[in-house]
Amino acid sequence: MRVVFFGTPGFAVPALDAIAREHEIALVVAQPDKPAGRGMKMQAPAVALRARELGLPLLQPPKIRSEEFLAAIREVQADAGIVVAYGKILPAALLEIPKHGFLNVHGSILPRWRGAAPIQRAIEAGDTVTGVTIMRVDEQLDHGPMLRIETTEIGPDERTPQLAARLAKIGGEALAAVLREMPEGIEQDHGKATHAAKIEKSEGVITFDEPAQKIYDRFRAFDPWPGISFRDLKLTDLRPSSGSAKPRTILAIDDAVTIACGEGALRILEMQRPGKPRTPAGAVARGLGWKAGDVL
RNA sequence: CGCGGGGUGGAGCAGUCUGGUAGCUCGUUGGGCUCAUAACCCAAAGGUCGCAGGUUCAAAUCCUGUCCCCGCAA
Repeated sequence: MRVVFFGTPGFAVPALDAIAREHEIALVVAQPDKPAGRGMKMQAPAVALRARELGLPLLQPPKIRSEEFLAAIREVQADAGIVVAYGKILPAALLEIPKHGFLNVHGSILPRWRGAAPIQRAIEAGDTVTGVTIMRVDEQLDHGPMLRIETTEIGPDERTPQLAARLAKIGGEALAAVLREMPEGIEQDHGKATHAAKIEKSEGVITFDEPAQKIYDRFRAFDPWPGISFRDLKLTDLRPSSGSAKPRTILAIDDAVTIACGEGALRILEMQRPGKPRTPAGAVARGLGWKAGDVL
C-alpha cells in the first residue's frame, strides 16, 4: 500500500517505523521546525528527523489549507493517509484525497478520552486500563469508526512518558495490522464519549488539601510537563505514604518530607526551588526552616 | 543577542536593596549522656562568598566583563 504519513512528535515515530517496514511511504508530513529549548534554537520535530534517517520524502508545510499543499498531496497518489499526533486538524478537502481515506492512532480506548491529552487524562483519572484505537478520521474530533482496539494496563506507579512510549509501540503495530487487513469499522458509542482536554499549566498547582492518591495520580499524569508544584516549589518526585493529620501538616523530615493530605499522606522525595536544580526534599525543607509538626 | 531565576564551608538556605572582621539547619569529627539509638547535650574542623577587573579607608554586598547551572517558552 502506498501511504502518506502525517505526524510530528516522538509518539508518532513507532507508527512511522511500523508502516515503513511493510508499505511504501510516499510522503511524510510534519509540522515545521520551531524554536525550542533554552536559547530558542530551531529544532526539527521527531518525525521529521526519523523521516530523514529513513530517507523518506518530507514536507513541513506552515499551512495545510493552501491549494498548493493539497495539490502536492494529490500528486502523491496515496492509497491511504495516516495521521498520528500531527498537531493540527486536517481539513475535509485533504481527508478525501487518498483512496481509502485517513486512519488515526489515538492513545485511548474510544470513545473515552477523545481529544488532545488522552494519555495524561487517563492516568490523572486513576484509570487502570487504557489502550489505543485505530480509527477512520472523519470531520469531527476522534469521532470516526473504530477498526481495531488494543488494551494495556496502567501500572499503579506508571507515568506519562512510560505509558506513552508503550502505547506508541502498540499503536504502531496495530496500525500495521489494520493496513494489512483493512477490517470493517464499527461505530463508536457516541453517548459514552468523554473529552480529554489539553493540559493547562495551572492544573499542576496543588495545596495538599486533596487526597494523596489524587495528587499522586496527577503527578504521574503531568510528568514531565507541567509537573506539579506547591507555592514556588516544584515537586519533582514523590510517592504515596501513610499517615494522617490535618492537611498540609509536615509529618516527618528525613531525606524526604512527608506531608499530610486531605486523605493519607505524600512522601516528597525531591523538589526544586526557582532557579535551582532538583534537590532531595529533606535538604530543601531544612534550608527553608521547616519543622516536623509545622502546618504549611 | 527570546524572557527570567541562581552560583556563599560536604548538602540545603540566609545575608546583597541601606558596604564595615561570614550566619542558620543538616551532615562530618571528637567527647558526654543512655541498656541502647539515626535521639539528646557539649565541643571542634571545614568557606579565596563562580572567575576577572573596577570604585572605596573598607566589597559576599556597588559597577563592568566573563564562565557555569536552572525555569519558562509545550
